[in-house]
Amino acid sequence: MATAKGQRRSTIYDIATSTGTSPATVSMVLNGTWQRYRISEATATRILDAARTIGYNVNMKARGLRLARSGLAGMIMPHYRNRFFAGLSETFEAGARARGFCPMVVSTQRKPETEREVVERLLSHQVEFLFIVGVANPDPLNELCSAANIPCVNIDLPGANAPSVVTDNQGGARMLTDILLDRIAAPEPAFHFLGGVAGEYATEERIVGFKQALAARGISLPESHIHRCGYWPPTARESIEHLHDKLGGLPAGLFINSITAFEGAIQFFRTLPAQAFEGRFIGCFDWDPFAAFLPFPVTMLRQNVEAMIEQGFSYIENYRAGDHPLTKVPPKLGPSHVKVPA
Amino acid sequence: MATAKGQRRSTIYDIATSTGTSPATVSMVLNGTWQRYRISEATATRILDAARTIGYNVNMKARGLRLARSGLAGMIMPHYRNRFFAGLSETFEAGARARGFCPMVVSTQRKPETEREVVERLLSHQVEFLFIVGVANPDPLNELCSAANIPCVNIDLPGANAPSVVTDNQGGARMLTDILLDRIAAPEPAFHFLGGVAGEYATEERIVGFKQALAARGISLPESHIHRCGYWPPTARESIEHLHDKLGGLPAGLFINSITAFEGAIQFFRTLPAQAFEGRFIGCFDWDPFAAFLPFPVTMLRQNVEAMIEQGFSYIENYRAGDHPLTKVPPKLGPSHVKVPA
DNA sequence: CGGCAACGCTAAATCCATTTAGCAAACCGG
DNA sequence: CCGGTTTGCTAAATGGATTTAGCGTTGCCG
Repeated sequence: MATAKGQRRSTIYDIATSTGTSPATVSMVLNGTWQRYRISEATATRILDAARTIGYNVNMKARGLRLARSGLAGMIMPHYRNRFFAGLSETFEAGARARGFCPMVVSTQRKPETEREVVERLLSHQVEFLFIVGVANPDPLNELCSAANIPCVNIDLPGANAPSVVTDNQGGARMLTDILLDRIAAPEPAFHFLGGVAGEYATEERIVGFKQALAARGISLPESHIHRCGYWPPTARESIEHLHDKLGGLPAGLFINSITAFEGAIQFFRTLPAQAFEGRFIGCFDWDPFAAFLPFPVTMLRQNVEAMIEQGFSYIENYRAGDHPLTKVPPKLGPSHVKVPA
Repeated sequence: MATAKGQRRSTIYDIATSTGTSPATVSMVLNGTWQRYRISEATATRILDAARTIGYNVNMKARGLRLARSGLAGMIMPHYRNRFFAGLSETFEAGARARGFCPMVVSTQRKPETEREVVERLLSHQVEFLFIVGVANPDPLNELCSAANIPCVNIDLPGANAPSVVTDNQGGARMLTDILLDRIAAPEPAFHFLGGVAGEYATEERIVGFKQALAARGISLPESHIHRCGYWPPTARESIEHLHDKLGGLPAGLFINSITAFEGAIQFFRTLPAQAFEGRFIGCFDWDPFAAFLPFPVTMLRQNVEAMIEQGFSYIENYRAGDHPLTKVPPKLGPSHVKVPA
């Protein structure tokens, strides 16, 4: 095993020389197309053996250059620190590998400059398509891709300039709110919404769904019950603490807009005694295995990561420039949700 | 903006033609080396302008082929589903970008075949170095790298054939056990260790540290108190449930070997009443923001991801074939740990 | 006004794999 | 034994960027 001498990587020329054949023959044999070119089986095995003992490995740079196919599948995403994003990357990677690509996932920490830089980098490495995940304004990135003639899809946050796949935020929010409503005894309970960013697509959609579910039961919601306190845990903590002080306790129903806001809320919740949660029901539009096991009832929604990625691939595979559909994938109840006894 | 016509990506030849110069000149100008080659400023700006309006982007495949430098930095890791791994990728990516590389992180789900395949793929894309994270047996992968003449480091689990960076498992386990011991009143409390795989480096090291801390206080530990039940949550759950039934309650001190085992344990814990945790102390050799806020005292260790990655880069930068040092990075207490009042 | 240097740029080789066109030898039928 | 086919392989062009060697001009000095 090991390398030849240790300096340069071996090439098809090395194999050609060592087997007394030509680079063309070697290429055909290694690509498995040799039968079509009438290379004798003897030569083929000789070359294959040589390649194996020398530890040959194609140079994708050279191949990609020749074929104008890099074999690279690109994705950018904010970070990996929750199950939703982690699941999206892992599912994307598996899908890319299954389709013969090498996945290239890069996190950009929600910084627009980094997003731009990374997309440019990925394009210069000739990724064959790009998944853009959780980007607030994907338009400039979509623009970059179409300038480079590379198909792309937006995941999680939609854009007008590329096909997009998002969770059915309205429907999901309605479902989650209904579950909370089913559990609550009070005739017209106090309901609050926590987290998210004003004007952001997912936040506003979920608020619409939340309001719809309440309205269907004749509950109208004052604007003051909606707390778009962002995604940063400390501000979410502050926001819920403030609300608690004002109400003199937790609201009967609390809709938390993301796992990150929930992380902040938890920091406050743990300072409360157990009875503070009596008759209170909390729902979260995201899922985490630990958050699901807290000492008070939490209903969590799990976004359907697998379906979202599959839909993304399908958009890429049937790509038509100028056509920018939007798919909404319904979320599911988190695995820890226990049905209310009828 | 947008692309020229839409079909092929533009090249330095296009720019050369459109500006009435040669590809050589264009290359020099775009690389910023034109002053050294006495290109006039007028020509330079002309080319730069053309490049900007056409939306030119280097083809890293071609450049990489010529320069034998791909600009790619590779990493493989099991998955992104916990803060340790997520932190390792994000820190690696930031480090790679800061050094002018494009990071390429791929998850392999702890499957040896996938690990091998992915490493081969990354090598064929000519990554300039490779971080190998959390691989039980990195030897064949290190072998692959050295055959390709690519420097690599092992992170989290060490190997004899490449430099390695791991957490100081023994020291960390000792520290964590000491903290538990400080809190427990009973003179000779029942201590148990849960999780991990028999024979695995990190598991065995942590068990050594755990025993050392107990021995230092005169507590000797029967082998039956060590439960190497793997990392899969369901088996961990089963294991702790079984233990609870046998003891008629939780042990006074419980050392949980990983966040994954903890995830399993939690599923059982939530079925217990609050008083089941009285006088019990739990430590976990890993950190998670939600796990840190459970309704019983948990002390969590946070592995020093930043220091580990930095050390990895330093090994790569001072790479000498045949030299395989091992660095042990001390872990820190998780941010939620509250010091015992003196 | 001849000769040399400085100036501004270009031709061409190179990196490695792929693929088309085609060459030389063996073989076949008549 | 000749023309034609089949067999088995190779030469050479290609893709895009980099870089060395060098070419034609102009400017300057003596």
